[in-house]
Order: sequence, then structure tokens, then C-alpha cells
Amino acid sequence: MREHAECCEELRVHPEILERVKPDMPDEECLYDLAELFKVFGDTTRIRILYVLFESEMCVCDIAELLSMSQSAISHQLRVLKQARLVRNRREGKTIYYFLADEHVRTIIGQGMEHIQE
Amino acid sequence: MREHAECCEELRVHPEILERVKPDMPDEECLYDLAELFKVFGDTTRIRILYVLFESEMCVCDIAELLSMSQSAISHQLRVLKQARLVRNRREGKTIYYFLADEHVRTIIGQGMEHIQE
DNA sequence: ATAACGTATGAACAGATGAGCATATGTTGA
DNA sequence: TCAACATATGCTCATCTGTTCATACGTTAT
Repeated sequence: MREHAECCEELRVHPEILERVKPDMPDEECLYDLAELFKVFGDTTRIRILYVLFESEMCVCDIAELLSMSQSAISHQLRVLKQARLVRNRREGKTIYYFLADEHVRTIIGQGMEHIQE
Repeated sequence: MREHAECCEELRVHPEILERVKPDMPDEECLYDLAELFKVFGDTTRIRILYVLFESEMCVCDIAELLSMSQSAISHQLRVLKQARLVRNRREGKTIYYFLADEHVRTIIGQGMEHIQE
């Protein structure tokens, strides 16, 4: 078997596969954005923040206290989460409450949990 | 409002929230594994590899050709994907075919896509 | 055996990233 | 207006990560 692609080829690829798959690739920008999104989930601090926000909206110092981390560290990471539109916030006096932006967060994390627990 | 937590507290947290959320936190190891998993999705090269494997199982040099990257770079990334049990492989003579390990990959990426396209 | 091939791997280096520190911003009450 | 407070942010550094290069490994055909 595999009697193809043997004449003057530089790479011993499988052309019939390549030709079939090539047109179905999403554009680069989309895949880049997707990787950027998952990168945000790919940090323990941020995952922990998202997890506590599953339960309740919360202010920065509540989160810092729960995770035993500095206010600064949490604030930096909340910025990343906000930019990725995974969390939103609302101000109430001096306090700023953060909460999950939408249900995709739960679904994505839920699927991740299923995978690691299989 | 917010007449709580004002007596002798070092941190102006919201104790009733903290006490409610604390017991519901998954253990650290689990959250660490979860972050590790998403870290794997958080790279353009790896996302692109997973995407081409959506269509068909494929050998290393097919993938390298499709993504216009070196065999070595692809091989390194396949190793990461395999360690995360997102892909598996089978040998056929000199060729090693890689394929998606399970359906979680599609679900997770699908949810990510929904999020960025909303 | 040995050459050719497809793939894997270790070392090295450049670029990315998370946390700490100091400080700035914005809000409230006196 | 000013002090206290909650949060945000710029800079810096140590660490992590992805790619390249060179080379090793495992398989096949001669």
C-alpha cells in the first residue's frame, strides 16, 4: 500500500489527505483568537478565580483572601480575564464586584473537568 | 448597606461570602490539572494541529506540510498533545498516524469558538 | 548489514508571562 | 479639601515556553 507520492517529491506526504483538509481550515485569525482564549484558562490563579466566581460575585479583596494571594496579583489577573470577556464588573461605592460574563465559562471548564477525570 | 465586617478586621472582606464559598473549592491538584489542560489548548500551533485532526488522522509530515512548519516543531507539539491525552497515535510501518483521542476536544474547542464569535 | 526514511528528542536561545513592588486612580466620609 | 480605602497599573525580574538545530531511534527494503 501507499504507492503514491513517490515521483520527485520533496516531502513524503499524503496528497489526498492534504487536498481534502486544506480547504476546511478556519482562517488564521480565528485560530489565533481561540488559542488566546484558552491561554487565559491556562493559569492556576485565573482558573481559581473563575471557580470562586462560579459561586458568587465577589470583590477583589475577597478573592485575594480566598486564594491567599496579594491584591495586586489578583487585580492583574482580573484584568486579563476581563479583556478576554470572561468576567465583568460593577462598582458599588469603593468596592468593585466581579462576576462571570457568560455561561461559556462554565461549559468550557466543565468539559475540561470531565476530560481530566475520565 | 454593607454594615458588616467593620470591627477589628485587617482586611475589609465580606465574611459571609468567604464562608459560603470556601468549602466548595475543588482541591488544588484538580485545579492545577485543569489549568495544565487548558494551557495545552492555549497555543496556536497546537490548536491548528487539533483542527486538522478534526478532519482526518494524519502523519507528522502531513501536518508539518499543512501548517508550513518543521517536522521537529510539529513533533514536539504532538508530544505535548499526547501527554495531555488529547491525541493518540498508531504506527503503520515507518509512518505514525495521529488522531484525536476523544470527543472532549471537539466540545471544548467548539465552546471556545462560540465564545469568541458571540 | 546497511542505507533511506519517518519520527523523536536533547540542548540552546529568544520571546512571553506571572508576581512583587511602588505608586497612581477613583470613591467616600469627615 | 483631605485622609482612608479599594482597586489598578507600570516596571522589573525570574521563570516558563516554543522553535531551531543537530542527532538519535525505530522500521523497511535492498
